[in-house]
Amino acid sequence: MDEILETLNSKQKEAVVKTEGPVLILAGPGSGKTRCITHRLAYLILQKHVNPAAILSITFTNKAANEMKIRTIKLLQEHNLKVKSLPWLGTFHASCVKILRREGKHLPYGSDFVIYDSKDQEETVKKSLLELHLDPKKFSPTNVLYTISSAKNELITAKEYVNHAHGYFQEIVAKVYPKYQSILRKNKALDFDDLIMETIFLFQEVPEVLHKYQNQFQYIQVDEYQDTNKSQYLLTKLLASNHHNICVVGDPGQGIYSWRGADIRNILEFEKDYPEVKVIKLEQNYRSTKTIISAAKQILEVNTDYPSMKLWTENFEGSRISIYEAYSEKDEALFLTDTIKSLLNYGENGEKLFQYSDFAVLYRTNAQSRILEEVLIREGVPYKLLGGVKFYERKEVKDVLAYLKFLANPADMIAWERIQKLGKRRSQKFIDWKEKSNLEKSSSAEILDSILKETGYLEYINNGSEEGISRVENVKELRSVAQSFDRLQDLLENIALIQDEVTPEGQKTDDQNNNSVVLMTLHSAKGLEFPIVFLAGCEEGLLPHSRAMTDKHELEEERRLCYVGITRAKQKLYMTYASKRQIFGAETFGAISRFIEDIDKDLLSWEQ
DNA sequence: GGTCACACAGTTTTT
DNA sequence: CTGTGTGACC
Repeated sequence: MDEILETLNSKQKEAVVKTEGPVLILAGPGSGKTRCITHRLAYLILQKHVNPAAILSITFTNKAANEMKIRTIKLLQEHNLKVKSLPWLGTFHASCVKILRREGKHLPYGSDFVIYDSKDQEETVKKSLLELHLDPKKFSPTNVLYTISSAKNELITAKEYVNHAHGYFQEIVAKVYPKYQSILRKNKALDFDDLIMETIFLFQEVPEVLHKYQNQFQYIQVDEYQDTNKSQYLLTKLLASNHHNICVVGDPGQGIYSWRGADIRNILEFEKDYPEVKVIKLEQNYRSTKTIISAAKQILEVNTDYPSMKLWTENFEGSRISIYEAYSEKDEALFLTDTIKSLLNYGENGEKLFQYSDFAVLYRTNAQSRILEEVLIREGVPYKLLGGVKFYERKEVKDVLAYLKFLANPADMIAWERIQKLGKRRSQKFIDWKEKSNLEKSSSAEILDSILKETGYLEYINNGSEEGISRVENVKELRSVAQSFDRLQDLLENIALIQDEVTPEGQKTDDQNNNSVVLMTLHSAKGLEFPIVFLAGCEEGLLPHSRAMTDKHELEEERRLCYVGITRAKQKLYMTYASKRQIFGAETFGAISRFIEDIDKDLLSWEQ
């Protein structure tokens, strides 16, 4: 039975078998964290005979949740256990929605609420401003929303906010927040922050509900704990307050989300909350070369906010980190394209060593991807762009979703207003159709088809231009998503919470999908690894970003971001910077990033 | 009701 | 530079 522990190192084993009481796993990059958590789940079920339904395992992204699900199932199967059920495995938001929907009878808005995404939220803020006769140009909805969201993350309600408001802007927000909240409720909508906040309030106001879930979840696991905000922290604390079987995993050195409310103190002070805590440090790295680990540590060790981990590895020394000073951003793109091509053809001994999918290009801002794409296309290098403008945020997708959302929830005035903006005649046709059709019997794809047909929406967006054609493509893509969800409600819930990666250009061939260079921001690279990594734009002003250079804590976060980027690389790391770069159309000159200068010179080799 | 031109903003991003 | 959104004008 102990064979489940066989493939683990001693620290990992310790973390797996310590199932009772609070555990804090500090896991450096590449230290086998996911492996550790999935084994722990399997160990609980196989060895401790814990009912899977009694385990709550929380991750930050759906991607992580999925991966964990797959790996856990595989592990259980390997040990010949047929699983009747799996642990609750999902994001904070998905878990809270599940609870709220179940407990609808305790909620004033019931179980059938809709979930507003950030665009919907912004619309709602704008509407609130207008109703209060405030000018959205003076008080940017983005900023107001950001302030409200921060308040919600701190569990400050609309009523209380006025007592926390400092300064003119926040006093304005103190007026908008209650309005915003009342519009949400009128529309039977919750925003993302509400999902967590409302669950906590439910727990606090209806103790028997809290007790129910405290009893159900005998074991709680939270991943990426350094990225939790106050409400998420409180939620787990409430659930674990009886049995204290809470295992949190994280790495303060990889905290890169403070700008959206993550509070690194949650992990740093975990020991204060649970004095009996067992702390386990996973510091052996299995991913990268000694050179890469040394460089990463040297960059991170400059930080003083809290102690860094003592990462080490038994891996090879590896080659030096290549630094390239480009003349311009175009030159930078050419350099890395050429490098990819040359490594593709000849390894060091002349044989073909790498394929496209072994390379990743990481950068600080999405805007940097444009020139990279341009050059990669021209040079015929297949690439996959992760992130960028989100599929579900595109105008045409939001439009079609507005029709669907309004059908599912006629109280949703934000959706209705969006529909009206698409033309009076079109909305009238839509309403007429809605009256006479039987929606109960139709699948979501059928409903979508009818709407497109009745309103002539496709003709409306397709003006024959390249733009128009790609918009039609996107709507078709949405239709193919709809096909996998028969019930309209299921489709909408999935879109609101999961927001799976959808490739707007439609189905790509397997070859393109699986064998391409990957382009993404440093933020979205967390958790991934690649044999060869290019860190582009290592310039003062970009990495660290100019907006973060004046504040010590923000600067430390930039450093962690750089650390995250470097530790994605398994074999070889390139760091490039451009002495001249176009930013917002203007030519700017940037100096080499201080992060490169923090690395020992004997770990670096300068290209050309 | 729809189109076109101008203004304007513009880290990071998950849910 | 470039995508988005608003408002004036047909």
